[in-house]
Amino acid sequence: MFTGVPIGEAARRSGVKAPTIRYYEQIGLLPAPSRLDNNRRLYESADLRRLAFIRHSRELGFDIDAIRTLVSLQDDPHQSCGTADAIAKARLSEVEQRIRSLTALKAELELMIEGCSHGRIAECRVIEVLADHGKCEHEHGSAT
Amino acid sequence: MFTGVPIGEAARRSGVKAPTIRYYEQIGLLPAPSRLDNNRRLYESADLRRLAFIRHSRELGFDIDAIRTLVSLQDDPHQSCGTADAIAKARLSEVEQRIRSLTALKAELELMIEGCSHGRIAECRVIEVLADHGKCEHEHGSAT
DNA sequence: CTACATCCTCTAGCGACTAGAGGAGCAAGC
DNA sequence: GCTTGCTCCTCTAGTCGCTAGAGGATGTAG
Repeated sequence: MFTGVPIGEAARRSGVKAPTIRYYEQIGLLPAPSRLDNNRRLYESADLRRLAFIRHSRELGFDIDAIRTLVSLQDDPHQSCGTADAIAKARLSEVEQRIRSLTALKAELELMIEGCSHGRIAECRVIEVLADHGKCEHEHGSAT
Repeated sequence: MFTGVPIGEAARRSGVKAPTIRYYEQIGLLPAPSRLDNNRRLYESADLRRLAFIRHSRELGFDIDAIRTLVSLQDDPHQSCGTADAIAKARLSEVEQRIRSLTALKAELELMIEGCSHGRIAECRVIEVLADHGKCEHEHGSAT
């Protein structure tokens, strides 16, 4: 029978670091697990499943608020799929938007770098383009 | 003759918000401009040019540290282009990496959403995939 | 008995801003 | 002169999702 694991082992199994697990507990994303007599946390398999769920959601870039909703949905299997679907779709369009803007960025950076004649700063295309937005083709949105 | 503009006008012209301009001054990215008798900042055209440079650099996703280096290069036109080139290339490969990982993410989100039969949570593909990483094809790196 | 690992709590820091409090100064209209 | 409304000033604290570190208790192996 499964009796639970301490936080370090939970971290190893889930791929979420121990301080992060405590942080999730603190913000109420992960329910507080039971404790041993010595005050140490003891994670049962349900906790580990939720942790895996959270981790995968974070990897897909859902923010904590979205994950809060998603886990609460998971806990209530009779509800309609609509909300989960909507959250996923919203995330997808964020990602698509990000890809579009990064692709434009990439093109611009490439132009900058190609144009660089590896001479002095005075005639450096990189610096020149940075100084004068007019010298690049596109508008750009938020970066990163 | 050009006598300078107050911060609000500088914000309008550069597209950088006034509090952000003050912030750049505070962290030493933008030199402190002269002040009027009433203690208000007065931006000359050189300040505005630097501000535009910073803004464009931020739009391209360079971090503050990189921009610090880039502006100092701009101030010294005899230096070699190498450093600027290297910074731009590093940024380019970051962007490329980001695009790759976001593209993988997009594929995974699409699979999730496609598979959703719009029924109950109990048989929702979205929730199911989140709960079990094994159900998706790829590894994923850092999200966002 | 002594290392050493693991755990605990608590606070502060990251990057790049953004928001808000609380107040001063100035122009225009009455 | 007085009020309204705009811009400006400084300062502090909050955002997000952690991460790092201090300082201490407990557990295990040799």
